[in-house]
Amino acid sequence: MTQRGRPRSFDRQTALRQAMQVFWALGYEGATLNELQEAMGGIAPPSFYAAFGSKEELFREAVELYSRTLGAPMMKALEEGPTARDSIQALLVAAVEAFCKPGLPRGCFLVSGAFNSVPANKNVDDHVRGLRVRRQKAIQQRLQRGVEEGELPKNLDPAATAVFYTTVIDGLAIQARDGVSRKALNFAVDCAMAAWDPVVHETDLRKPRMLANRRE
Amino acid sequence: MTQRGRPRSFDRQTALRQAMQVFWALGYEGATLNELQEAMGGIAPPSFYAAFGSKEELFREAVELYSRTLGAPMMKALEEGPTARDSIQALLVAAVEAFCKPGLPRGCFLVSGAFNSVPANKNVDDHVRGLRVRRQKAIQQRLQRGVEEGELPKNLDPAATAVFYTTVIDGLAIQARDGVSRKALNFAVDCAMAAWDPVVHETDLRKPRMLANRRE
DNA sequence: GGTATTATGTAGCGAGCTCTAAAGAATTAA
DNA sequence: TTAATTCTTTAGAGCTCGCTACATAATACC
Repeated sequence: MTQRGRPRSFDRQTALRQAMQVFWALGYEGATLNELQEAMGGIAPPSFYAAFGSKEELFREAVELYSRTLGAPMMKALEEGPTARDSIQALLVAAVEAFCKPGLPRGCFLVSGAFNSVPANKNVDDHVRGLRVRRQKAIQQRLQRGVEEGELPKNLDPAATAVFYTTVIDGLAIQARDGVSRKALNFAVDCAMAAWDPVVHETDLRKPRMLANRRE
Repeated sequence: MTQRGRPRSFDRQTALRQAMQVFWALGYEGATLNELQEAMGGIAPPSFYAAFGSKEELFREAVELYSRTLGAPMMKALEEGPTARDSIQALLVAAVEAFCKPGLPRGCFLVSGAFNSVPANKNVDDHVRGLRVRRQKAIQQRLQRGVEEGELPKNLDPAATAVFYTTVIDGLAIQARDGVSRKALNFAVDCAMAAWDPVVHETDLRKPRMLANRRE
């Protein structure tokens, strides 16, 4: 059973990739349908809506595409490192890599794409915030694994430590967006990793036990 | 010569404070004139424009108010610390303080207020970006002073090191916005300061010399 | 009181936004 | 060839946005 009806005049995947870059560069609200349609090959509104449903659905697809492509190396680095330290370091290096890729917008889609949107777009905001939180939880779990495998001290607080490295990642996203050079960002990664030994082993950093609870 | 004409029915300073909080919480674009006027005591558009000129002018006044009040302790801490280390630490602590103040929006005005706005509001975006950069330059100058006073090694790179601590501040702003507890943020500050000694004294972190140049 | 001055209240303009209705064009199935 | 299906083109509806025109109300100066 082949495709019936008039064939589409543009490639859906290509159009989605273009849309992702527009969302990434301009944010959900900054990316108007005009600009999106322009970047997607000059398609007209009905074609757009027939193919993607709505601006919000397109954005969610773009987020997923970002995670599958640009975001994947970060998670891969985090999970496949031989030690917790290697994993975190590789994660940060991969983050700088993703945030500074030539030919793509600077910064992190999960920050630039939607942060502090208008109340009408709270759905979109919460969606990417959820993914930022998931990234933090992944770091936390990697640290937890390090504790369970005996690599890290039992009294290390994986949640609080994950907050620190998430802070660095989010900060790198903004710095990259603000135009800081890749070299300077990699130096910042080195700085963050220089904290590893004190953070992991110095006891006075871990007492009292700091839970990464929210809202006090 | 006293005030002629019909007197204003609202207090300008109070209205500005309210507006600052709306901008802080919702961002420049998220804060519609409706919401601003509502928060400013239910004033009508002509009163609004007579008093503040335009939405953008009001925003700039709000930014200045933020810097004068919430932002001042950060710069004060940075400049008045007896050592560079004390200054940076106090800056980070003051940042967490400002980003988590009860009764005020969470996060940093200079990040939440305008980041990745629509192209039409690029002016506003650039304005707060400029202030973020200025904050980074202030850190850089404090480190430079530490070098000149002999507290820090001569081969320390103030620009690159300032990028690291700016990264932490920007990251804290996002984390605070995402609801992370003040305790967890303070722990992240401890982590960042745990990197101080290695960053300042370990030579392999400083070779090759990393300039905080922009765009590669 | 009369007048100039300044603020307020009501109403609405023009622009831009997301999204849709209706008719025509290109393809497959019968 | 005809019908069914699917996309494209053109036009614009409905909404919200920042902002303003105009008449009215409240104050200070003379």
